[in-house]
Amino acid sequence: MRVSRSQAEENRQTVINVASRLFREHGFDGIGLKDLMAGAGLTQGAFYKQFASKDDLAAQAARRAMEIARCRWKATADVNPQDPLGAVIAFYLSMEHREKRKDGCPIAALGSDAARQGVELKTSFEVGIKEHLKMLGRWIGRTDGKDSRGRAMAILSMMVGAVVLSRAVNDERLSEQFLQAAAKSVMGLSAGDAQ
Amino acid sequence: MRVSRSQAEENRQTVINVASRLFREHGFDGIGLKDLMAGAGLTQGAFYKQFASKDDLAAQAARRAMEIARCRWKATADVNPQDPLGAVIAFYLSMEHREKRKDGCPIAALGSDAARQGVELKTSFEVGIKEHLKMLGRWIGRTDGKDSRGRAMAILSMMVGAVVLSRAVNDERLSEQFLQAAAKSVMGLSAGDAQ
DNA sequence: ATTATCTATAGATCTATAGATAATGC
DNA sequence: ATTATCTATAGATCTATAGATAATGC
Repeated sequence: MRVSRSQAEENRQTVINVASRLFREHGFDGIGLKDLMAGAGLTQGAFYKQFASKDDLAAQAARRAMEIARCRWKATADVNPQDPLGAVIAFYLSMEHREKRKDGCPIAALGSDAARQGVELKTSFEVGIKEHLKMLGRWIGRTDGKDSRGRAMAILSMMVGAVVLSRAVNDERLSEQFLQAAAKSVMGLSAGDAQ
Repeated sequence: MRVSRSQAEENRQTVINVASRLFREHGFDGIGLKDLMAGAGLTQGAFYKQFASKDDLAAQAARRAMEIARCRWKATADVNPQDPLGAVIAFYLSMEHREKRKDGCPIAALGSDAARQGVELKTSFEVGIKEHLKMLGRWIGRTDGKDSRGRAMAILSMMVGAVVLSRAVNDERLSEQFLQAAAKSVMGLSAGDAQ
């Protein structure tokens, strides 16, 4: 029954990866340890050798999700060096992203939930959010250095809010309008012609 | 044990009001029927004479929360007819609102959760969101009629996103910066000088 | 000898239902 | 007679722990 130390570590990583997706799909309170472990091909009994509590896993899963989101932003920007922000906006504010909650931005998928969680989980979010702001700041800094951090915050807020709103309604046309309106306004904001 | 028909209806309304606040505080999955009913001074047994299911109550509670939020926006705008949007922004993007999740905007408090719920609950959100957009459209329409609906969507997205982000982090200074950055950008957007 | 995982279980809680009770409504 | 609420409970699920097992690591 016992597995090698490296296999155990691999299992641990799998649990974190699986949890980062299942939490985004069902919320922190919407899925239990049994199903989270089953997603990694393990039973619930193995959980507490790897994690201190469900909250502990939630914090680590959130950190992982934020890190993967950061990588995706970076990769998208890197293949579009002439317009990194435009490229990120193109996938972030798309209907595809709206529909793929499980693989999408953790801030949009779990932002409201995070407010109700403990310090550790909020730290995971905070670190990831600050990294996202740094990236945005760099991209808009190219056109206008003045208060680029404030603009990055406004842009990130609009992006997250638009996806949250687009997912909170049934009407798909309305969903798409939210995404398009936000995309248009973000481009305006980043161009620097809005105070 | 039985109460009058009007008393029963009053109890029903109390349950909806209590639920609209407790759901915002704990999430739809974060509080049970026993505690929801206890908040209204009743026991769990009385629940199913009044509601078809927990989802049914959630949908009605969301509708109530959205309606109250709409009233608050309208009241705030009415006492500041010279700058209705500025007045709404002043309370919405405040640290006080960030901290009072239970009595604050249901979109910010439960937006991410709504994405995981059924059609009925999303309808409650959708109706409320459309009313919020109408109000915003009227306020910014005064200065610029061109695509006021699109701008209203961008503004609502930024407002919701900023509050969600401000609640997802521990660092209160960062929280405040999100709110202030969003407030500044919204005023710019509504003034019409951003494409 | 140690330990990663398993099965089993404790104890709490969840949604929903059943049947009793006591007051209303006719 | 009807019914709003109560107590009680069914049956499922939740987090966390206990003890068994079998493979690793020394």
